[in-house]
Amino acid sequence: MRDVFSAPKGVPDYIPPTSAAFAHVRSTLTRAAELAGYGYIELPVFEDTALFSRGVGESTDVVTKEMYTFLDRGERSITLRPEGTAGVMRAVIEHSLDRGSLPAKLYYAGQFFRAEAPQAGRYRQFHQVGIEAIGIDDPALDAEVIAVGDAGFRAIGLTGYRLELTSLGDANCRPAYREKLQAFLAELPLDEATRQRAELNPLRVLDDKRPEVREMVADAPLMVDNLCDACREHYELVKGYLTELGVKFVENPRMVRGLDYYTKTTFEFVHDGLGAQSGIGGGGRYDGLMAQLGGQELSGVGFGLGVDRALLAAQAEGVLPEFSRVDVIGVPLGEGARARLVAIAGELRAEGVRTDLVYGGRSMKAGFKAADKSGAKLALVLGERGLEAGTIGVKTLATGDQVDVALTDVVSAVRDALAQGDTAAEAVRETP
RNA sequence: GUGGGUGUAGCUCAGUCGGUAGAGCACUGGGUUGUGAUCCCAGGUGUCGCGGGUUCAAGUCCCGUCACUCACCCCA
Repeated sequence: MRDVFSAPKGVPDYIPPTSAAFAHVRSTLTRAAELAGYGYIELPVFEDTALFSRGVGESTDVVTKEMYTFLDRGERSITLRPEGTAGVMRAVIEHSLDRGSLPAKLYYAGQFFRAEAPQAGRYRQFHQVGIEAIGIDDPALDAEVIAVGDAGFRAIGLTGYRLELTSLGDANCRPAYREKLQAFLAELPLDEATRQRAELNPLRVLDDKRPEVREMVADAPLMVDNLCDACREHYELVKGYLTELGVKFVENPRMVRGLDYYTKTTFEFVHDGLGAQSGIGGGGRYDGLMAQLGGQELSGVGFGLGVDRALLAAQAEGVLPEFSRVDVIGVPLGEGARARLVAIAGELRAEGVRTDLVYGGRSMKAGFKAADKSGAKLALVLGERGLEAGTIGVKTLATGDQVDVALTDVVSAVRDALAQGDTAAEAVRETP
């Protein structure tokens, strides 16, 4: 094998036809956000390093060992964004969106970067669609955010996932619980690494996957049993609204998120068809984040959904439609016909019909083979005879049926033929 | 960072007891000059991941190394 370049470690390429499925998944998720009134925000993929270390949390794995950080030419420390919320908060504060009508509802889509060891469903560059609702502390908004994520996954066709829900408390009740949990963990014969984690973030020990650790913490105090009255009421209301919305959930009081800013409502969408990396999306409320980044004391709630993993889940469930890249392909038989078909292709494209041609001086057989493989629904067949008679063959490739129409009527004939039958063409047309 | 697995054609892989490589798919052309999917014929491609060792001889055995992959940790 020759010495060729390959993509950086852990970075996926999406090429046809998978790329069409990827784009479909992404646009389906953003569509769910738009349906709930979220406005698009386009943000840089790199930011001041301090934005993430302060926003995401110094104690998180993301900040301590997974960030792509470098000095730019002005010796400024820059980091490729490892998540989306901190950047949205920065933009909201910078552009004073928090001074406008609230809640500010925003969605984003794009790539994120974490320098982890790659494995199934875990990439160093991955894609998320996220939404944030900022400025109003209303449990109905928590429920809305969760419902938007759920609706997005449903719209893709996914059914094999579950929504896990819990509350992490807030500045009133979490510190006391944290001490209680730390006291409990201090009594256990934990290994050194786990002991350090208990110091830094004791909650994280609760969802350790190792059986011996699970057993040790089976009787550990849980946050949900130690919520203050306000948090408890908030949590109960969120659950009530979710039921109103018809969104099914299971409570998982041991769930922990990898980012430090979460408070109160916290949730995760978990899919079983993916291997070890089973989270296809997650989020929650983050009431202290804005102030921590220098803004007002405003609350927020949001999620990040994994586009790559949602795609894997959709493939695992077999719910993706077939994507074709063209509707019509011209098959020229001879040079004069080629010139005419080039012109017709231009007309069809101008009418919004996806059109390709068979290029190169290929044999007729090769031409039809290429037409077949293009995925087009119709082939336009033109040769010397047609040019003389003023007609062109419109062939339905799936059946082999072919009719001659006047060259002057070809555009409307193609439209009529495409309009007949399948709705799959509609789904295909929405992809970028 | 820590473990396991795998590296042979574009892809999926076979390759016995060491004797300088094969199949299927895919691709291209043809099967009487105007019709594709089946069928038939023909065609091309390999630093056998890389480096070293043993041997008359290494894809095959030994050592090292790199890459990919799965899992732990963590997370989308």
